[in-house]
Parts: sequence; C-alpha cells; structure tokens
Amino acid sequence: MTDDDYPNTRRFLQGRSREALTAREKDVLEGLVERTERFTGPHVILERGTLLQQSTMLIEGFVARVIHADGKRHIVALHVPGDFVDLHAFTLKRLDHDVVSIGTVQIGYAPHARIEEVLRTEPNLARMLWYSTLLDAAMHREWIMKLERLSADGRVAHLVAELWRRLDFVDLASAGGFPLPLTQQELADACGTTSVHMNRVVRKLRETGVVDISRGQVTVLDPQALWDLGSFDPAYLYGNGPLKLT
Amino acid sequence: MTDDDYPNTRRFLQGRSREALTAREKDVLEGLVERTERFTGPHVILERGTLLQQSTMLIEGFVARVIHADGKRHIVALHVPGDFVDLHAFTLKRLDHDVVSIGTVQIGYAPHARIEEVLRTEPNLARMLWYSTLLDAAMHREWIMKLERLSADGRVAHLVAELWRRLDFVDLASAGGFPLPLTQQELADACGTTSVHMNRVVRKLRETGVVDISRGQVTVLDPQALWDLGSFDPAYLYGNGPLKLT
DNA sequence: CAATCCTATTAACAAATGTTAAATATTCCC
DNA sequence: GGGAATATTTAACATTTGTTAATAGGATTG
Repeated sequence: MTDDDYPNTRRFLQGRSREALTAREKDVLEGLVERTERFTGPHVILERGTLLQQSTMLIEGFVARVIHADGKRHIVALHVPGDFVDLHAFTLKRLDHDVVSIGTVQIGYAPHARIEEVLRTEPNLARMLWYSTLLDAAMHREWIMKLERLSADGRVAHLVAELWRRLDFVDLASAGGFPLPLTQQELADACGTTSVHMNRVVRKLRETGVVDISRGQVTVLDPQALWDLGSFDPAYLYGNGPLKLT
Repeated sequence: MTDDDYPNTRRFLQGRSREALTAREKDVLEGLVERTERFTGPHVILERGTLLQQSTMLIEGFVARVIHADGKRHIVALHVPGDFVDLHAFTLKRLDHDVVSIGTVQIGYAPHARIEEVLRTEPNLARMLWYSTLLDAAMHREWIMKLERLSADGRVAHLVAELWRRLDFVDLASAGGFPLPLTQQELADACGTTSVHMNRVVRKLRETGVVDISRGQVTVLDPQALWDLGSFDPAYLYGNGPLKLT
C-alpha cells in the first residue's frame, strides 16, 4: 500500500498530520473524488454566488481565490496541490469569491453527498476536514499580518517563503526554488500593490541577491535573507518539521 | 422558553442561522460553557503557543486576535458578543496568536472534553460549530481584500461598517451607531497604519460627515457614504437579512 | 487638587507607493 | 519564422503614508 494508491488525495495534509489518518480513512478520502478535470490557461473554476453541490480538491498546479471589485482583481489566497480548495462550500453553500486556475491544473470533484456521508460515519476524517479549513484560516490571518505590517518587498518575500514551505510539504519544492506561473500583475494582486511597483520590487530582490522570480520560476538565492525580509515564521503553517527540500 | 434561558450562548450565530438549532441543541450549546469570567481593562485571555484544554465564548464586550512582531502589535481579527473566539484551539491545540480583551469583557469557557462529546453525539450542532469557524475565515478573506485594495480611510470605513453590521446581528447596534472602546492606536493596529495617520483619517471622516469616532463611541453620520468609502458589501457575513437597527 | 499617565492632535519632513504613459521583451499561435 | 498578444521594464510626477517630535487634552490616582 503506497501513496500511489491515492492518486487524487495523497497530498491532502501531507507534511501536516496526514499520519493521523488510517489506511481505511485514506481510502474513504480518495473515494470522495468522483471525477477529475484538467484545465490549461486561466479558467474560472468556481464563480461567486453559485449554489455548489461539490467541493474541489486541487491535485496539480495552482489556483487562486479572487475577489473582484470595480475592475480590479484581488487575490486573497493561493492554493497548492493537496489543498481542499473549497471545502467551505460544503457548509456555506455559496462562496463569496471566485476560484480561478493559474497555469495548468488538475482538480478533483467531491460531491457534497459523499462528504455528508463521511461526516456521519467517519468522525476522525471529518475532524481532519475541519482541521484543513482551520489551516486555511490560520494562513488568512498570517496574510492579514503580512499586509498590515510589511512593505511591498517584505510581502513578496513572505509570499515566496510561504509557498516554498507549503510546496515542500508536498514534495514539490527543491533547495533551489520552485516553479510558479504567476505574472507580476498577479503577484501584485496577491500583495496589494500595483504591477509597476511589483516590477520595482522584483528587480530589487533579484539585484540584492535574495530571490529571482522570472519566467515562471522562483529561484531562492539567499534563504535566510528571504525569511528575514518577510519576517517569516512558519509556525502558523502547523507543519511537522523543518524544510525537507527533496 | 426564551433567549434568556441561554445567558451565555444566546448570541451564538444570532442573525446568521441560529434558527437551524433546535431547542435541545441550544441547551447542549449552553451546557458547553462551564464557567464565566469577567475582565476590566486590557487582559491577555489566551497566549500564543499555550496548550489549550478549553475554548472561549465571548459573552460581552470585544476581544482582538493579536500577532506581535518586533515591538509592534497587529490586530488580525476582532470579535463581538456571540463569537466562539478560539474554537480553532479545539483542533489546532495551540494558537499562533494572542487573544486580548478590549474594554470590559465577559467570557465563557468551554472545556474541550465537552466539545468532543458534542462532536460525537450532536452532528448538527457540530456542523454549526464548523460553520462558525468558516464565517471567521470568510471575514479574514474580506480583511485581506480590504488591506490589499483600500487606502487608510477606506479601511476604517470598512471596519466600522463591518462592526456595525455584526453588532446589529446580535442586537447591540442602533441606527446612530455603537460603542467601540478602541483607541486610535488600536484602530491603526487593525488597519495596518500608524496612530498618526489614523488620527488624520479619523479627523477627515468626522469633518466630511461620514462617521464620528470618539470617546469610545462610533456615530454613523452618513451610512451610504460609509459603505461607499469602505466598498462594503455584507454578503461575506452570510447574514439573514438587512440591518435591523433595533 | 496636583501629579501622572495615556490618548489625541499637529507639524515638518522623508520615504514608499500610485498613476499614467510609453518602450521593450517574451510568449503564443498560425 | 512572423505576427499578435501578453508581460516586463522604465520614466516622470502625484499622492499617500511613515517618522519623529513636540504639545495639548482627558482621565485617573494619591
């Protein structure tokens, strides 16, 4: 019984507390995903206000939670493979924001009826589902702190540091960095600044030897400088241990 | 059987979906609170990193979630009566931030053992507990949007508009405004700016006839201007209806 | 009542960021 | 490979916000 037995859900809570799941629970979890779908290029996966009957597991690639306001787009969260993106929808029924794909993604759909069944019959797994939404909330709070406290370069550094760690949890990061198909405009949307200013910041981070973000690839040049600049303390991610960097 | 039968929990999800609770479930909920405590003046209710065996229901007053960083204090969330402040702790065990009282507060303590019991025996109530943490997350996302998008005056307007609505849910707001024992420094901490700049903003809002914030009292002078300035759309609060303003 | 402390206010200046517009580079598609 | 679309880069200038410091106002306490 290896991880390959769970092609759609093997990264769920990986690096966090996936060990707390029994093999049977992992089977049940995998069984939540009814079908998968693949998108290339920008695609609106979920639209604000739609009545939802299924939730979305991100299997591969990146998606963003987006709030639109008078022509501007604001990224309020980013998700990496293994994230149960809109488990919220199971309880909230309607989302107050859009979910869009970034680059090429593969997602799995979990019908709410199956989740309902899990809640009734699998208390421990249900707890883990709740737990994963609490991790999202903890990340939201850290983003609030980041936006309240840090200037633009710090915000970018924090974002990069967070993604590096989260991708490391699911074995998708390396010591050198990670792929990130975000444009400078999208980075700006996630950091609360403009694309012009983001360009200044990206250049500065590159020139000062902290991190190079270009051509869809993040290259971490000086990890300690990155963490310092972003005041990055990964405690809020509730991970199991230090960077693995496979 | 009136609301007075639930002195400690009658405001939980009031204005949201408290109707989804049966009388028996309300009893069980009330029974979660083992004891209550009252604090006057600033008091650290929960400290970051402490291993928690109980969660906190806010019965009266305001509390803030606070992240400290190199001498600065950042308010990442505010809670009003009826909020189950750190239900997170039930699953996360340790918080990544502090919880502090603002003004005079009364809080109730719900031992985790009792919550555990509810999860096992009251699936519908358990769902509501989960729901309430998802509402927190939705508010976090709105704060992220607010910080990414709005300048300082918009942030203050948004904060005031949100609190007005949330207090209205629990019958603690009036058409004229509401009491809010936050100093300008604390307002600044919640809006990601400095006390000096907050003073400029508060003055401007007062002079332009939008809202008056002084002596622990918020007086809404022009609701529509307030909502416009803060780009306030209450959809994310998942409330039952429009402002009641009792 | 005086002394003290916390909060609010104002000023002058520095730094960061927004805005608009244009030029250049890169990617994508046929 | 060529052309179109998209993304990045740069410049000049306007605006917002931060910083530091000093003063005034209000509340609390002995």
